[in-house]
Amino acid sequence: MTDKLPACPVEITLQLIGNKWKVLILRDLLDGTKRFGELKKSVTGITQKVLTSNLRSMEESDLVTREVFPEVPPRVEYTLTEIGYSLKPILDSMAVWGYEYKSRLNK
Amino acid sequence: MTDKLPACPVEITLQLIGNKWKVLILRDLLDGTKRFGELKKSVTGITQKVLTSNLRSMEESDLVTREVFPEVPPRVEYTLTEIGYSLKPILDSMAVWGYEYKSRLNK
DNA sequence: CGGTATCCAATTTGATACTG
DNA sequence: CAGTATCAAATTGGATACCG
Repeated sequence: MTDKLPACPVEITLQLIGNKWKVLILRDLLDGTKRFGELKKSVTGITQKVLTSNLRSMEESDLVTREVFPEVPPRVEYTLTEIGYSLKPILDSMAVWGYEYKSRLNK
Repeated sequence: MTDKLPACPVEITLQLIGNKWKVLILRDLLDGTKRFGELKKSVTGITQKVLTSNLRSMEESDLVTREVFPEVPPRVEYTLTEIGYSLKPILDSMAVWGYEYKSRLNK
C-alpha cells in the first residue's frame, strides 16, 4: 500500500480493485457487513485462500475493515470503509453496462 | 466468447474487461483508433505477447475491430466498436474515483 | 511492422490437512 | 468458524528468435 501511485487515475483505481475477485467482494459488501463464511458463499467460485488474501489486501488499502469477535465459534465481520463504499458508482456503471450488453445479445 | 453469461450483470462486465490490461487498452482506444505499435507504447509495461492476446480476446467479444492494411511495412489498426465505446462511463467513473483517492491521500 | 512459435521461469491457484 | 501451512498443479509471463 506504500506503492507509488501511477499518474493516470484509471491506473490508481486498477491498482486497488483491478482484479475480478475484489470487484465481486465489493459488490457483496455494498449490501452491508458480511461474515467471512457469507462472503465465501456469495462470491461464487472463490477459494478460502484467495478470499483471505484479497480481503487482506483490501484491508491494507483501507477499503474494508475487519472485526474479530472473541466468541466460540469465532466470528469475523468485514465492512466497507467510507472509501470502499465510494467505489459504488463504478460498480453501478459496471452493472448497467453488463445488463445492457446482455439485452443486446438477446435481440 | 460462447461462454455462458453469468446472471449477475457485474460478472458479465468482468468477464469482458475484468483484467487490468483490457481496461488500459480501452482507456487508450477511447481517444481514437490506434496502431499496434502505438498501443504497445501507450499501455506502459505491456509485452507484445500479452497485448496481442488481449486484443484478440477483445475482438472476439466485439469490443474492438482490427483492420489490416496490406502495405509495406504492414499497418494494423485497432478501433473500438460501438459496444466497446459504450464502456466509457465505467472508465470515467474509475478515473473520477482514482483522482479523488489521490487527492484524499494528499490531505 | 506486427505479429507467431518456443521454451522456460515465475506467479497464481487448488487441494488437503491442521488449529485457536 | 475462520483461518494458516504446505505442496503440487496449472496458468501466466518474459525472452528470444524468426516470418510475411
